[in-house]
Amino acid sequence: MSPPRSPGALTPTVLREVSSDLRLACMRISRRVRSESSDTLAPHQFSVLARLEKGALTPRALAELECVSPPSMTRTVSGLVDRGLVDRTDDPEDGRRVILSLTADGTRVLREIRRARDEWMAVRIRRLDPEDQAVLRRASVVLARVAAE
Amino acid sequence: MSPPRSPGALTPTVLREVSSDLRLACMRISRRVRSESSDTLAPHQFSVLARLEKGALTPRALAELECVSPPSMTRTVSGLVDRGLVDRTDDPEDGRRVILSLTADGTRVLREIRRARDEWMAVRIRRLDPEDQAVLRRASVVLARVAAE
DNA sequence: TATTGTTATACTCTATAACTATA
DNA sequence: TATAGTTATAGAGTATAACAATA
Repeated sequence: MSPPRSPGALTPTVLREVSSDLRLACMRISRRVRSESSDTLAPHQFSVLARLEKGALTPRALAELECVSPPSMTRTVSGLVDRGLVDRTDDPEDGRRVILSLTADGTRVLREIRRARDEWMAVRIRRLDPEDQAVLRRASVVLARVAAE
Repeated sequence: MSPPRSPGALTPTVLREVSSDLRLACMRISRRVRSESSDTLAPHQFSVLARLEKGALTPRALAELECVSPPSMTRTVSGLVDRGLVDRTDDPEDGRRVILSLTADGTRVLREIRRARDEWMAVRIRRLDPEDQAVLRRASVVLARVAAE
């Protein structure tokens, strides 16, 4: 029995080919963006800052979100506090807890890294001819959906 | 003066939006492929195996290609040799040199990792409607070109 | 004397286990 | 007694400096 496939959908062979090409392209672009847009933060530091951007969190919550042990998070956060990118304050309602939040500098660093990364991509899309640009414009919507699932 | 832009090309505003969405989608997909396709190798190990797949290399050449110090490469290679994925033999023409190559097991591991990663992507593309699949089919060609530039 | 590869040593990020302070 | 966070310690990965063997 062959798998169900709506009329007009990719054949199994083409599906395999497209999946492989697309997967490889995403991973290569991702690697090049990271290595060529001169990030000032290590990946785990960037990731923590991005979490805090959506709202203040405790070290424990951050550790769970980032799939890392509490002691590792203590260390990562300490580095960010030392650099003035994260603020650490005691929870007034529970003396055991600590509340972590982004500083203005943290917000600025995050924005600058994103700007540089987006620029890397924009430079390359600007070089394409209008037809290819249109293809990527439509693909960006579909890929964003795939990435978010 | 505004930048040169061929007729039909994306406006600066749309270009920024598409670049940002596409860049983020690529990075998210890349991260999820790495974390959800249960790789049996660390990224630096996979990378070394993929280099050796194209042909045997010396430790020094590998270190340069991977932008890593020779002692680090010694360590990485030792781990792969211990796992039976890489073969280390003396160069018969130059007693100082060592020649590293993939074993049959190394080839098999590499192929299995790629298969699992491609499958992650294929599962998600299969779920899309035919129109979105067609968009990604065309985009895969353009993105592969961008990634390879 | 220059080059290849490895060993010695140190720094970072990760982890688990033990400890302190608070609920 | 349970929980939040940190400190103690150890295991990978990275690096630079020093060393052995060969050209």
